Amino acid sequence: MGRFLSSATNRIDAKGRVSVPAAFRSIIQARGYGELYLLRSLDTPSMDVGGPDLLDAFERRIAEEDPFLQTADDMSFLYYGDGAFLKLDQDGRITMTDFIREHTGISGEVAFVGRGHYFQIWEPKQLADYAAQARERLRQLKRRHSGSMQAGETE
Amino acid sequence: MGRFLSSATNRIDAKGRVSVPAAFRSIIQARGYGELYLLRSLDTPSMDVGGPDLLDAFERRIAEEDPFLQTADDMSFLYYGDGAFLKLDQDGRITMTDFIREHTGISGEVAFVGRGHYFQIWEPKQLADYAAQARERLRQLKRRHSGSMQAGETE
DNA sequence: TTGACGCCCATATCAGCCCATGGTATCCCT
DNA sequence: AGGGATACCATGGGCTGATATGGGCGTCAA
Repeated sequence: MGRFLSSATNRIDAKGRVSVPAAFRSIIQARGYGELYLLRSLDTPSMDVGGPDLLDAFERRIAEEDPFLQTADDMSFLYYGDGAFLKLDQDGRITMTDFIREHTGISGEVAFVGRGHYFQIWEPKQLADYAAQARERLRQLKRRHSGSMQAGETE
Repeated sequence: MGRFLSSATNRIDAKGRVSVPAAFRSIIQARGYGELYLLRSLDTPSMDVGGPDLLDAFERRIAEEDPFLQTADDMSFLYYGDGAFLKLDQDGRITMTDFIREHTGISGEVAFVGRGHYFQIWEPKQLADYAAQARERLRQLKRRHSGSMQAGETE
């Protein structure tokens, strides 16, 4: 089954709309997602967007937490409280609400990033920064494993 | 099964296209790759290009990690977000997107380098520099091991 | 009334499809 | 072995449909 993969940044028009990349749209359709769920990412200034299975994933994650700790309650609160439905207009665009803008810092352009079974929405510069950090972390990790792992030698 | 071997440098045309070397194309076809998976290399200014099995390998690798830890998240972030699908046009060419150019510095010409079950894309000059460094590293290593290296292991 | 939103249409750019050309290596025939 | 024909390959360019983006207009609700 097709995965959300690759990234692209599109421009917001005067009415606050952005085109969802065509590649993503076709995956949305192929997976039969009638409507999309949009959530604040828990630890980055981005939004997670996906189908119903995105909810399942978050519930699994919450279940991992000890139900007697505050964390689980916080997660569930944020998750369900801040979630929203998202619908594409008939040209495949979505509207950037204030809710999205506040959490992400998005103003003029939107970066879409595939994450496999879901995708994310970022402010382009924040994305670049975060990507650089993530790359650095993996590079460190690789070095710690004595540099034996090359791209394509993953097994 | 055929391996990606040897290297070649081709020119980018006015529309941003480059021919994938015929030798590589025939391997792509022999392996039945409908589309290619392309990833920004972690520590060199190059792209890794392989078939869907390359992506499968990455997914297996991600699955080994604890899904709630940072490492797993970083991996999926880079393998999906820093990757893209690539398809050959029917003349066996690919388009050099900004996504590729930014990471590699490619502008006018592209160097293709076979790496066994995948191949790489480089800016020719960067490749030359990197190759020189790699040779130097091997030479050092050889000296340290006092001549235990056999002919043909250098390039 | 005013502003947000959905629906529709216009357009420029780009990616993909098809065909043409020139160069080079290979094969074949004499 | 010479020489020409042939096949393959990298490259260039025209054309067309898809995609991202911009804008008009009516509707509904505050």
